[in-house]
Amino acid sequence: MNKFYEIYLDLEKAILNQTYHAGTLLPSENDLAKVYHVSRETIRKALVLLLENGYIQKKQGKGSIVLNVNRFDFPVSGLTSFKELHDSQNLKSETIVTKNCIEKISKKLANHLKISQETEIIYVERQRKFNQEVVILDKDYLLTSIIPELPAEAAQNSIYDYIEHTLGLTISFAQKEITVDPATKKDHELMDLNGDTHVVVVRSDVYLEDTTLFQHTESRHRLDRFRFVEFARRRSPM
Amino acid sequence: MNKFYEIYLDLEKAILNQTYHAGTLLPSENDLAKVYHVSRETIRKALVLLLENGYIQKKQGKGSIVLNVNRFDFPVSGLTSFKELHDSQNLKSETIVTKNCIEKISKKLANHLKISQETEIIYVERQRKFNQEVVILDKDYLLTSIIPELPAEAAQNSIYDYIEHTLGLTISFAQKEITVDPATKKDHELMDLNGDTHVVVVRSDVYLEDTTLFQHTESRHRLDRFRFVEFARRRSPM
DNA sequence: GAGTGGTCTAGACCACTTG
DNA sequence: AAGTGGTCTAGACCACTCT
Repeated sequence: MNKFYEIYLDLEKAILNQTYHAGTLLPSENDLAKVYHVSRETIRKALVLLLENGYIQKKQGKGSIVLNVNRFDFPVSGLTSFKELHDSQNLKSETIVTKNCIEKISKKLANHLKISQETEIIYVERQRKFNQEVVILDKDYLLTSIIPELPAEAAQNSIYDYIEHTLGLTISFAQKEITVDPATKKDHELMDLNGDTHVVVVRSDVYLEDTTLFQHTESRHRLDRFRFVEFARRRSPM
Repeated sequence: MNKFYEIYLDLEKAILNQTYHAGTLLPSENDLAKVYHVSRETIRKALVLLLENGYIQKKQGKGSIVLNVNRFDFPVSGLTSFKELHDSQNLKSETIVTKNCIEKISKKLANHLKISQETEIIYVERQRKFNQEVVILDKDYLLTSIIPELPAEAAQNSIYDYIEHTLGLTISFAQKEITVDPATKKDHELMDLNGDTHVVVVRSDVYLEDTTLFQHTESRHRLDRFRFVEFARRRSPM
């Protein structure tokens, strides 16, 4: 394991522990370098991680200020799937797979992804239930050239888990888009919309480590059950 | 100016230029170090920026692959304001300031921000028009302890510009939240909702460099005019 | 085996903050 | 003036990819 990542985890724990209180300063980079017996650049790499994750704020000439971290506000950002998200929240949920079949890609999607209309895909459709209500409808399109088949069990549990652990592929990055679209007939059939006329739609194009596209996802959320939280740093105009 | 940032801009330009084509490899870090007459670590800092901004994908033992950058998809992420966003898109827009006054903070907001109910704030309310229609309603709450007053001109143009350039303060980070809320009476009065029952609400708590909170923002968008795009990297579970 | 990126070091100089 | 973070260096060793 990396030194800088271990140091990051250690400092993160200390901040969550309140060993370092919000509003106070972390020990200086030189001090931390001595404590952990590493060079200052290694400490700095750990601090960059704390910075990016909203744990600290750095100020030249002063130090690293510990921020008030509100860990109830989990970021949906950064490519996390439904399953991982709600497992971490200990919410009671249920998944119903309504479709898991191989078919030819639709014209529209082929155009969007800029790939051949002859492309073969696995189409997976899943209802997500909370408190007996279907509040999310997930549609996944997987390229069979990369994922030849999807066992029922994988669809029921986590597709990402299957891809990463069973197939040994590395998911790397995604382009995401959030919009609010009019609810379709299918939305009304498969979701408990309570008369809502719209749904929040999160679309993602997901890529592997070698930059090949392997999945498109459409996650349709009932309005009152959608929430997106983000920690954002101002782009320094420089 | 930093060396690594200049190199980043140079490489960014070259990628947008298609001097480096999507799918091909950048020169190796050692080669780039020779070309720019800097150390390899400096090159690596520039490449981290390219990586974070979705321009390249790195692979150990192989190189840095240039990605297919879709620059039509501007990210709303990363703390950019209405004015900056739409100026960059060359959209015709109009801003109408409907309120700009000093008042005591509301109980609800004081609780949310965990500050005193006696806090004095500037409340600014603005309609944002596109094609003669009000599609966004912005509400800004500025702490008078940090921003004592807001000239009408600043409210009309950019509050951030006034804060950063006139007052010389440095905006640093924000906690953002996106939800879809039922439209209020005020929404119906001040926006052209065309019968919509809901609006997208983007709430932000904004902080200065020294970690003091100075602003809360509520930006209410008509459903069909809202779009959020993000380039997301998978958290390496490690 | 040669070349790539990933990590780490020990030291240097600078810009900024604070006493 | 002393201490802080910001940048940069030259070199080292490792893990990985490709041929």
